[in-house]
Amino acid sequence: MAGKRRQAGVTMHDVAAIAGVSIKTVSNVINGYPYIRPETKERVEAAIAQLGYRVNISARNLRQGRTGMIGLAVPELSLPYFAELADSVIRAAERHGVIVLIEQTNATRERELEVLTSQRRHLTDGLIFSPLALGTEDRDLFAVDYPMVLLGERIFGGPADHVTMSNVEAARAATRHLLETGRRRIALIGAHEGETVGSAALRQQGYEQALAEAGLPVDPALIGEAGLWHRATGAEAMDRMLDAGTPVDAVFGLNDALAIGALHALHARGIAVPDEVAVIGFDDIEDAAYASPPLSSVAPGREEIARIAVDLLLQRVAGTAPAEPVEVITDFALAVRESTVGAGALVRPAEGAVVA
Amino acid sequence: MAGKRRQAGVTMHDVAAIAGVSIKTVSNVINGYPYIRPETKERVEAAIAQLGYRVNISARNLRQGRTGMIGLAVPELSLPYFAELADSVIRAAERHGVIVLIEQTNATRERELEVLTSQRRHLTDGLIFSPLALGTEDRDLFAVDYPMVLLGERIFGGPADHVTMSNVEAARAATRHLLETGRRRIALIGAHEGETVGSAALRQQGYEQALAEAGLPVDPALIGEAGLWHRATGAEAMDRMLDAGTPVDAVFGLNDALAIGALHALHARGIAVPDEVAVIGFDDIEDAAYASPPLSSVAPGREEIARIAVDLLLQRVAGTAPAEPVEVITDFALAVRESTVGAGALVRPAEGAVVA
DNA sequence: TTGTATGCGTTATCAT
DNA sequence: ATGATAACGCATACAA
Repeated sequence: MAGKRRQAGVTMHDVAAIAGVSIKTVSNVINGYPYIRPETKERVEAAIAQLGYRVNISARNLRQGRTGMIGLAVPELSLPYFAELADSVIRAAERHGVIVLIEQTNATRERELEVLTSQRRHLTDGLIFSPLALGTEDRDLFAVDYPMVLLGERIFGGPADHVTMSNVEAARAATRHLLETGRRRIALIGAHEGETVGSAALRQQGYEQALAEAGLPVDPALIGEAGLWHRATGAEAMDRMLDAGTPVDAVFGLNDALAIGALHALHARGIAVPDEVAVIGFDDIEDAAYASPPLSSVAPGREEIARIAVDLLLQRVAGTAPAEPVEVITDFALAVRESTVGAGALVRPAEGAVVA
Repeated sequence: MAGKRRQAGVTMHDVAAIAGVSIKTVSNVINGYPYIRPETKERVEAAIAQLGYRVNISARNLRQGRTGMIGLAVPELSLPYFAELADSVIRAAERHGVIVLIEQTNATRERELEVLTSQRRHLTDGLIFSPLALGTEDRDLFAVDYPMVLLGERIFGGPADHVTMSNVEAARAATRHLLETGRRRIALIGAHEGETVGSAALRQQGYEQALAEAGLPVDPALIGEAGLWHRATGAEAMDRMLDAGTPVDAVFGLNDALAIGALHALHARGIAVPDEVAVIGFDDIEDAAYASPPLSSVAPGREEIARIAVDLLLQRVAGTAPAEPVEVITDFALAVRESTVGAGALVRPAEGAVVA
């Protein structure tokens, strides 16, 4: 038993022999070919059950040239946003009978380059790729000979299909929400200085637009750098800003992890949220609703992004997608919770008021 | 281009033709066979590069009877503990050059049964399975003809390898910690009434042991049911208990999601943590350290569990594991943070004091 | 050190 | 409605 031929090693031939039919007939039964005599079908099915036969997918794949799997490349599953995205993509793919193979890039340039040319690409019919390290200058690398859908804000106008949301608009809405609740010293946590592409740049742009509309200047002291968008870096950026003595009455975390890190830092100093400082995040991960206080956030419509990406990719695989790369912009919503509007809004957070 | 033969369709034969060698030599080069004349190797590599050739993994799998992939079946990636576990398993597998195929069961009996016999099993060399719905009565189903490692507390003494931690011990330690800080009315959130196997039963057992050791009775009013261990159900259970007017000075959430839900419910009522009510969780997910206040928790050694499970499974695949099923019990630690000991412990949470 | 030939388990193309 | 047989692309036993 140990090792070697772990599969019972049952093949179609065995089933055919027992059922007293040819291998072709077995194949027909398995693949739902309609013109089979019911009694033949029964015999075959009985033999399958008796032997515990299962199709060898490798053989089928080899024969068909397709694998029924798609790749999903994300930075890390331990980042809640990507875990939830993976969940959504798996469910969306499932509805099409397709399996998802997840790859972690750790957001390193090296691993992201590898994803594009890995041997794994041979194992999947297509790829949904959410890069974090590669950028505009690598755009040409995305002209690959397999179906690919890009997510995120690193590559625009590239040679592959792309699903994203209006980051600028969304960030502007979040900032405006803070302004509307009377905040004037709004810190931005998660900036990437010098970058002109990517979520950080776009969201900061929306932030600056909202300030400009309100006639407020951008105070560099309120711009908190954070290369990685983790809880820890959010807490550190918040700490630095507070240590510097910068007056702050609101925080816009460029994602929820950063915002939760900021909440943590504020809590540690005994600064009341939202009474002294309001906090809003971005991504609306599940954590947000259950933070203390519940965290307001921008909801990017993760389910929708996953669904569209999978549909698009499978169309590409089937050859039914448009010749030109498709660019899809999805909707967002503002999930307003206690961290920006105070205890007046003490609702069960899952239903946090959602405003378009 | 569109669809059909997306692979350039380059095979070893093409490479062999261009390089002026036989297909065997190409195969040798690709598989690192040592005895090849350097110039031959160069010619082959040049041809590979020129044609952009990549091995067809389906064909290789078919030929070798192994896939280099292992399955990981978990309830949901949107539960942080399982997302983090998946992350750890992927990294552990990577060190062995093995790919992980993740499957979600949604913790339903149907899906968990399916995992055991799915066609996907043909696509993987083995399976790491963390069931939540199947239990002792299904033990025999785990006598499968492929390598499998079980995680969790649903199946003990089954026919497959098993990696778990001492749940009873750990829960006892957590409860004792609350007792040592002077708490006497300790609520348990996440109980599964009537169950005798599974994490809920074991952890409740540890809780009751600790109470008994302290000479305290088990008050049924302090036992909060929660079938699913999500944040929402934790908040609901906490709410029910408080609505009933049950006096409480501490909460033991049977996992961190429940505990975070409880924190949320307490926060909503303006009950101070830990001044009025102390809270401890279980799993030590990343969220715990960044909750407000930072959540004390039982750290089950996720990395270690993942590493051991992968190692064990790959030994099983290679046929080098012991004949008898292996049972591994891993260590745990208590991560003590502000939610149980107050603001005196205002350390950066990532380093929350860890006590064996 | 390299080449030839065979088979892995399917599906698909013909026949019948 | 079913059967015989040829690929699919690779790895390997065996030969040279």
